[in-house]
Amino acid sequence: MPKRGYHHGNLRQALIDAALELITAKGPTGFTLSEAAKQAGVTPAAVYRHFEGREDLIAEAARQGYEIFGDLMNFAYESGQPSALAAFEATGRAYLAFARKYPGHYIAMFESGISVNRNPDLAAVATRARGVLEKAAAELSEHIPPDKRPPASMFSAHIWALSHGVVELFARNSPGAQSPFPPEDLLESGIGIYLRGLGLIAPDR
Amino acid sequence: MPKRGYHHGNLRQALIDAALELITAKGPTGFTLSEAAKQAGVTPAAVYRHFEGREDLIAEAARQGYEIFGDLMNFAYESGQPSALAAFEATGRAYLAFARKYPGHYIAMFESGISVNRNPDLAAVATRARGVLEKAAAELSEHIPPDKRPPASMFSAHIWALSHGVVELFARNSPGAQSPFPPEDLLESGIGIYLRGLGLIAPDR
DNA sequence: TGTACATCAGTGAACGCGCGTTCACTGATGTAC
DNA sequence: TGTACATCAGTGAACGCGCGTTCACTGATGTAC
Repeated sequence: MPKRGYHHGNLRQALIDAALELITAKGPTGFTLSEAAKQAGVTPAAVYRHFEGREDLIAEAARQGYEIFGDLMNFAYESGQPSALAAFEATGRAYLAFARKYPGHYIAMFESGISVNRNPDLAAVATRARGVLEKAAAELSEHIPPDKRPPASMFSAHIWALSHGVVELFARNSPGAQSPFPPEDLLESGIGIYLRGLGLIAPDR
Repeated sequence: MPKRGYHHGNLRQALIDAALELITAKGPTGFTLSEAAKQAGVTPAAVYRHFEGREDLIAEAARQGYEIFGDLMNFAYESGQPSALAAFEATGRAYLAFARKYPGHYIAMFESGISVNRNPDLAAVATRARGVLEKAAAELSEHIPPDKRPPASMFSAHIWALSHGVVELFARNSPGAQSPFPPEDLLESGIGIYLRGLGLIAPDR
């Protein structure tokens, strides 16, 4: 235990964990500072020793989310190397895996309405995460003849959008419509068709 | 004016319109029943003459959204006929156009957390909208040899997810990261590459 | 080791606020004769 | 056309609630000597 606090132990992180749990259970709307404090066994006022307020607490949860997300993407990327194709496909899978495994973080990052630019730390860690996918896209696009190569950032934006859409529409129970297919298969096949469209995998299998 | 009410004229619709404006301006979280009532020039209690409560008002806004959405998709579909390809591409564009033109409806439908199954009317109108895209996908997939044809519903799910992702990530100011490309171009090019991957448009232009 | 003092994490009470919802009411509109 | 009555959309006051935030405080922990 690195840094034992005075009374609680590590209230700061306990509050973040409580917030993540509540966000997961009730959505970004249902989360309240008071309830997070209560769950951490502490008075609401105590929160203000560690955070500026409600928004700041959510932002920190998102920041930690981007950090995990970036690590995961990076790990996936490296696991696919030296094949640019395998690396790229792995990052796509990592996106969905992250959304599934860390729903609280995911919601704090993408559905809570907090801006990635609200503080420099958050912006930096978000940029880093995005950078992994962009790097993977850039390397993969080297395999496309330059004259018919789309910008790598467009390429990665397509995959990001597809992944995000699959998560929002089919990997969460939100719209009540359950997925016609497992989200993992949906994303995998979608990326496959897309890459075939770019001429990066054989048109016929 | 079809159905003049007693005092207000048409309070029911005025409340929905106020709700849509507020949702557009402040997100689904920021919307309150009281404020919608105030904006319609009426006491909060008056809302209960027309709706069961806050959620019911949002659900009705979403229902009207699905209706407009379905009409728009259908119109786009028909404008592309008899070419299955043109019809399909037009529905993709219509998705984004709807999100842009009716942001309040879009948010009520996809970001407010209300379930599409909360009442049968809502479920019906949502199914109808989804059906248009699925029909367009099914017709288009007839042009793929049966042995390598993916299920049409998977096909339409891909496009739905891509469209939704583009809207959420790049067509709204939410994550603070503005789009590297116009969302319309992003979606258009993404769909183009995807269709090429299915062998539906020429691999070389 | 023991004592005096400084630090500061968490308390508990209080605040003002706006929320969604309820209720008995009132008064404008519509209808029957 | 005029009158008596029924309907019912909207009022206004009230409710209990939990929210985020503030403040002076207390008491456990850490530090100097």
